[in-house]
Amino acid sequence: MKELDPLLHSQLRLAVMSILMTVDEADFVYLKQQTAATAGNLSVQLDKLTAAGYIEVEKCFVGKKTRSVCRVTPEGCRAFEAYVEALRTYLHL
Amino acid sequence: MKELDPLLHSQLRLAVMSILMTVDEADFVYLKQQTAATAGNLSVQLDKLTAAGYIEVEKCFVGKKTRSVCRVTPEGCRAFEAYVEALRTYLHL
DNA sequence: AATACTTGGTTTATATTATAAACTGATTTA
DNA sequence: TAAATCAGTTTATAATATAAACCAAGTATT
Repeated sequence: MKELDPLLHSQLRLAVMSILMTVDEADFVYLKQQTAATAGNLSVQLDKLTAAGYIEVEKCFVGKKTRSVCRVTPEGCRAFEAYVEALRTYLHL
Repeated sequence: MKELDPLLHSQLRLAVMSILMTVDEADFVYLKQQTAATAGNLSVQLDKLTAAGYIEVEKCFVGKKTRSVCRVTPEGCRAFEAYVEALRTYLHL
């Protein structure tokens, strides 16, 4: 049976990717409130997605506050779509 | 965000449930070959699904060999459908 | 101006999970 | 009768997810 990409088969990472697929960019705070994740968990999962090359995170300042803006990379986009396809075969959808 | 039932959000358990949803009964050997899982892993995951009440396993003899036949329970069926629905909202399908 | 509190995170420790390896007990085959 | 094989189970380990604790900078409070 075809593997489900383990990087995406994780509740929080999937939620994040799914948001980023529809939105073209989103910051840490937004992702945190949308997913209701803790900051620590979100931070870790964003790191993993970044390490995999599925997203990129740009840290900038807005006024005097830091802001981490995330967007999905082309590779992440492909991976997401492949994951959804694989899931379909698992679920017979 | 709505939770993805962690009992189903597991590659192997999901594959098993998905097979059982379409087939009304399947034995250990069949599930093993369809999923390409190791026997140990399959055994553990069947236990968890059983403990959750999502499947039931009947052990019988066929000739002199043991046979474990699995089928999904009504509760398991409901859980599976709820999971699929939850996933749809994650993936915006 | 010192103190406490919030914001936007990161690090680290822990609990849970998945998985394979090792094992068991019965059966067939050489 | 010894060696494979079958149908699983148990157990040890590796990987994962998650929250708690922490940090640095800014903001409000007394």
